[in-house]
Amino acid sequence: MAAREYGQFDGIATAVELIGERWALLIVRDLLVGPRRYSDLKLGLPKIPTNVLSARLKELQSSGIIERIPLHHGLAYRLTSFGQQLEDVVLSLGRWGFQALGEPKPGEIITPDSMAMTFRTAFQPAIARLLPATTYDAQITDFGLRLQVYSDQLEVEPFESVSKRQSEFDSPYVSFVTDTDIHKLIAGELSATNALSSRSIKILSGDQSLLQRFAQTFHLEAA
Amino acid sequence: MAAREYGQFDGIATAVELIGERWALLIVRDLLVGPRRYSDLKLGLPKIPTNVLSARLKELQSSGIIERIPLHHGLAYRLTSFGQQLEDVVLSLGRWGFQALGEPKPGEIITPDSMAMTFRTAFQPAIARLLPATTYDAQITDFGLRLQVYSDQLEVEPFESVSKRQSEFDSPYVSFVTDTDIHKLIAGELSATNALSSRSIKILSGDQSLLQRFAQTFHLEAA
DNA sequence: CCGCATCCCATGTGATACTG
DNA sequence: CAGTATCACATGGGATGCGG
Repeated sequence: MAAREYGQFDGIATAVELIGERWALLIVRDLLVGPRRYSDLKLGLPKIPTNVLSARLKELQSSGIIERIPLHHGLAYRLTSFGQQLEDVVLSLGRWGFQALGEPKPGEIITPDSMAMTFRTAFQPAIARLLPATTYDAQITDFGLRLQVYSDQLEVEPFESVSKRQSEFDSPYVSFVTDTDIHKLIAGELSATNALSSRSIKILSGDQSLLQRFAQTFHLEAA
Repeated sequence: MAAREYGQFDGIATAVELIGERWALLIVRDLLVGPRRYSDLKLGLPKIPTNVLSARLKELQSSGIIERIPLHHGLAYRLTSFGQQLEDVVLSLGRWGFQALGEPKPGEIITPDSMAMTFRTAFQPAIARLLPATTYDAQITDFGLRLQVYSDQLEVEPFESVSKRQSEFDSPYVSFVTDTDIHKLIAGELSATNALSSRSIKILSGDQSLLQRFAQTFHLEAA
């Protein structure tokens, strides 16, 4: 396998040797959201062959990028601190790739972890810190993510059902349902008002005017 | 080849589909320094098979990342504006991979383009803007790079021989010879004074005290 | 069920040779 | 100079099996 090295004494070449294999960065992407078990990763990457997932997990371990940890009854994979530092790389890649997203091809999916990272990619801390702390519950096709923004900080966590949470928060709150069209709002191709009138986004509860704030807080340039 | 897609509607997955193939990001790395001809790229990536180089150049063209341009008498490849935006990705990767560089393995090379990008990766604009404009001529094994720093800007260009240039510049100037040990200076593993006394770096002309400034201006954390 | 290991085949990659 | 052609081999993809 010496033939698979690039033969260059260089940071970029070294990085690509470590995380350039197919699927490796997508595994890292999902682990950036939090520790995951083998079966979680498999769920988040339905098209990865199990042997490849196994192989990547081993390679990433021996490179010191991830480590196995015990998790209640079973085990999980977690990024080491070295692996955590790939966050910049993954966010840069996401920012660049977002421009080439285009329309979803048939069969393409959005997973909770990939969407969580998309929100982190699109998050604009400099703008957020000028706005009041706000909680957004986004129901995207078949899963929900709660986005808590306070000052220039963002926290993303999954939630089960929207339910009657509105009054649970002191801070401004809105919950909405959407699908891949959320990307158009983030790209600015669709304004908050147009997203509502075209039913791309439907308010479930809370203050619908907060959708404007959402679009300011989460923004990426498209093509 | 549909089987080689990740099946995810996501910026990171899209990015990895576009520039995740072997060698692709190293080609981009070299093109970030400037337009290059086929033979330039081959020289900068001695271990790439010619058919793979051909294939990548075609793929990168049809992805809109690079384009062919006429160059004096012949042709060259150049990043499109979409491709240029990979700079963040490549710099992040370089910053991360630098930590894992370790010692050069036998046969590993440093090319002018890879080193130019390493300098751009290590460049600290916030620190540089507090220091006087300075020109550094670095002779690294078999090639030379001139680094011109003014305010928070960096320009890297190749040069042929150090010669009697010292008085050519009004601004502070130093020229030196080094090898892979330059990375230890950048990593802070070796101080400017120790680099000189251990002969890791030899001053050719100019003000040797500027090596301190160099180490401040170009810095990356190591392991 | 979770966490893989095995098998087989398609495709990508690498080395070398060769051509417009 | 700027690639193509060919062939051997390594890796990836998909299905299936299997122990704890």
